[in-house]
Amino acid sequence: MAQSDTVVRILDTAEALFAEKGFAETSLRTITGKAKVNLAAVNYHFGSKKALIQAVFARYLDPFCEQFNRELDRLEKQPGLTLEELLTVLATTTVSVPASKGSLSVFMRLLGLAYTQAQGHMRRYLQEHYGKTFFRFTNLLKQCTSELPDAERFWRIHFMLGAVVFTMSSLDALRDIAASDYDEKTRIRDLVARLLPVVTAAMNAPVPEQPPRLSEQVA
Amino acid sequence: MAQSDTVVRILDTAEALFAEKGFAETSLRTITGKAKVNLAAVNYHFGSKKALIQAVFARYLDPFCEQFNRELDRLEKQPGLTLEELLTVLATTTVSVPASKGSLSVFMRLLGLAYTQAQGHMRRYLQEHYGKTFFRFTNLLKQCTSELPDAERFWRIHFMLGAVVFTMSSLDALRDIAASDYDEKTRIRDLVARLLPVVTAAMNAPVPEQPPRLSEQVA
DNA sequence: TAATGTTTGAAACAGGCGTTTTATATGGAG
DNA sequence: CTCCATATAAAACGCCTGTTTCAAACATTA
Repeated sequence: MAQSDTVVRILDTAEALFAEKGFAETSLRTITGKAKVNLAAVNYHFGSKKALIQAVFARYLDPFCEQFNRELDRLEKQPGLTLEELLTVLATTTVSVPASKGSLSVFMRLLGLAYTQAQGHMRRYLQEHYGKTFFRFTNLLKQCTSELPDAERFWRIHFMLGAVVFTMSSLDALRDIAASDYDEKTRIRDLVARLLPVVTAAMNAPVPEQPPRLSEQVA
Repeated sequence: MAQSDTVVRILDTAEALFAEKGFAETSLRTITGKAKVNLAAVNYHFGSKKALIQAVFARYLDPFCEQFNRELDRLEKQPGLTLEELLTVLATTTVSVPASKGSLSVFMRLLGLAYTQAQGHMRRYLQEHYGKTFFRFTNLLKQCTSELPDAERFWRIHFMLGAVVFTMSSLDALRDIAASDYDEKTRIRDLVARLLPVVTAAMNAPVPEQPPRLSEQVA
């Protein structure tokens, strides 16, 4: 067998370690040690550590975008698309696609890391490779929330993106607290279901009359 | 003058660099070089890099918590406290307190970093030092949203925490986009004002009848 | 002024990092 | 079988990291 399972073993191990400790905090020696492959294998198969990080993301995002683009094809033809429908499609696609590979929570954590840390190459990579799909989505979202001023919608999208990524990315820690306090075994699907009404309500929140200024509200 | 401005110079520089590049990505040599102090000064004055990171946070959080605890004293005596009032107090305290020091956006970015990366010592530190204040706040929040099941409120708190921290922490990048697309010069105060109705609506979103499960919603 | 405790400065330390190199296997094609 | 491209292995490279050391400078108190 040419191209043995070395590549897959590296990807699996790197993915887990990145999610657990972050990118900079995870060394190639730790990865290759745990994956039981030679240290040089990463540079041989991927070229560099940066490229390995991108490969870890691509393994998740490529199948997701493929599927999500198909859904978008359908939705773009649908005339009376509602916000709930659009968000539900996004949620179900997110939940259903990566079931074959590792867990969704791992990927969400990676996404959160990519957003906050390593703002350089990773953000550029995500923008270049998946920006078009994101643009199609926001276009539909605009259609569903036509009463919203563009700037307001822009910020709300990022509020909700934050809610999702942030919660998911610290899911493990939060799940422990929730389990001990409310003896609830929250699976990621349950969390997505909890998010849906919240995000919908947030997007539909009343818009302040004029460019808001906090000091005026208190006076 | 004993205890010259070396400590302050280190804190200022470290704060800015941490916010810009992250904790692991910022070396003591970069900090001390830019601050024009000796390399050994960090270990002399703070003990270690970890302690320096915590000191950067403490400089923001200690005054904030002091002020916020005073507000909580007042609110806990107030009988008919509403969600809007509670959130407004939180928002105004957040905005008003750190005005003397560096900018609020820097601190928000630090908070986002602390939450996602360096999950070990930093999370423990924040919990130990500021957990009590956070607990007082959540207690009032429970009082304001009494119709919400505990578990639901728990998750919604973290959704909203995510929305705030996440947006603030990537504010610089987002502000550039917003400025070019909607020629809007968003200050952090405006953003907080935008957040208020969104967070309120999100907390008040309808609660699914039973422990939600996404698959059932689609079927 | 002399002595003392505190702060700086310059250099070195030990160790980890990503990456490269060189050599050795491995496995299928001519 | 021989050849050749591909893959693994072990070692070394140069660099950068946080931390420590020790002497010099400083400010403070007696």
